[in-house]
Order: sequence, then C-alpha cells, then structure tokens
Amino acid sequence: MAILKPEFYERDTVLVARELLGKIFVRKLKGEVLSGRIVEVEAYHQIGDEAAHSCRGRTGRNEVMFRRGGHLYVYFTYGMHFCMNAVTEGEGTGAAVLIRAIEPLKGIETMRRLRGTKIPDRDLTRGPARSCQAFGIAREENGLLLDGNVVGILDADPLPDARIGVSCRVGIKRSRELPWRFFDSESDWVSKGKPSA
DNA sequence: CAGTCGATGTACT
DNA sequence: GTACATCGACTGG
Repeated sequence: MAILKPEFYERDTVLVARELLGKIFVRKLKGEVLSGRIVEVEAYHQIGDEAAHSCRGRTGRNEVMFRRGGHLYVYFTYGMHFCMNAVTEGEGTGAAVLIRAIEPLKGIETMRRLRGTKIPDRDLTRGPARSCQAFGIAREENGLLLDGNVVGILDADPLPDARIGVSCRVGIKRSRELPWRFFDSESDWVSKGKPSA
C-alpha cells in the first residue's frame, strides 16, 4: 500500500478522522521501521471548536496546525507528555486529527524499550502520549511532512461504518459536546479514556 | 475493578 | 496564578 498523499488530508477534518481508522502509521527510527494500525482518533478545528489549540488564532505553539494538510503536529502537555496530530485541510485553516491509540505491528521490541520494561504490551500504545513515546515522537518530529521519509501513514482498506464507534472527546472541557472521537469498536487497543460528555 | 492524586513544563489570563 | 487533547502509582472494595 502507498503512503497517503497531501490530497488525502486536505479535506473535511471529521471525514479524514474517520478514514484514518485502520490506516498504518509508520515511523523510521535509526534505520528501523516502527508501524502500527490507527484505532482511535479525535478531530479538532479552529472553527466552532473551543477545545482546539488553533481556536484563538495562530501562535508559536500551534503554527504547524495552520500549515497545509499532511504535516505532523506534535505538542507538549501536562509537563511531561507529547501528543501527535495529522494536520488537515488547507494552509491557514488550523485543523488536525489527534492520534489517540495505535495497534503495534512492527518494532514492538523497540517500543517496549522506549516505553520502559515494566509496561505491559497492552499499554504500549493505548493512549495519545503512550503512542508518541512508543514511536519515539517528540519535539524534533513537530512539523515533519507525513511523506514516509521519517513519518507517514500507509493507505489500507477503510473500516466498515458499522465498525466505527463515535463519542465525545476525551480530557477536554470546552466544546465537550462535539461527537468527534472515532475508534475501531472491535479493537482491544483503544484507550480507556472517558469521553467528557 | 474504580476512584483519587501528584508529577511537571509551557502557554495564556 | 491557572489550565492543560495525560499517565502511572496508589488506594479501597
């Protein structure tokens, strides 16, 4: 399967979020390929979404979120964690899809090493900050293109609609009512985070 | 199993 | 100061 091109990301953010389920996130780290299946995502948008980092306009922190679709937006939060997003829509829009959980496929030994030995395999990637740590995603990866050079997402068969779970987003207070979290309802790797509404 | 709570840096009021 | 797109250790049942 091929790496998803910018045209995939430059569409409606909620649509892109749904279609990212089942696709394969790949990350090259020191010559090794880490990969996994995306099983949980959330959409964020500057317009009508008070929870998005972009909701009050462009700043130094969220600058990448305003680039054209197909970039990787990584941010630091809670003093110790990173989360990663795929930027969507066109230049200047300020929208992205948060990758909340991934089912590990390749490079599990490396993920175990990056996450720490006492972590059960089940918790390697079950959550946005855990996924970043398992794939070695941090500040240096912010702003990279998802072109497969260092990071990228491989196309795969779409999930049937009946298999896609929908809920409100996790860990936010503003715009909590938006049903913009999507997950593979048959996956054991979806995070345990509780929707905020 | 569920609930609570501290850690810890950055952005923003 | 305060909030934060979280996690892991700890508690009690």
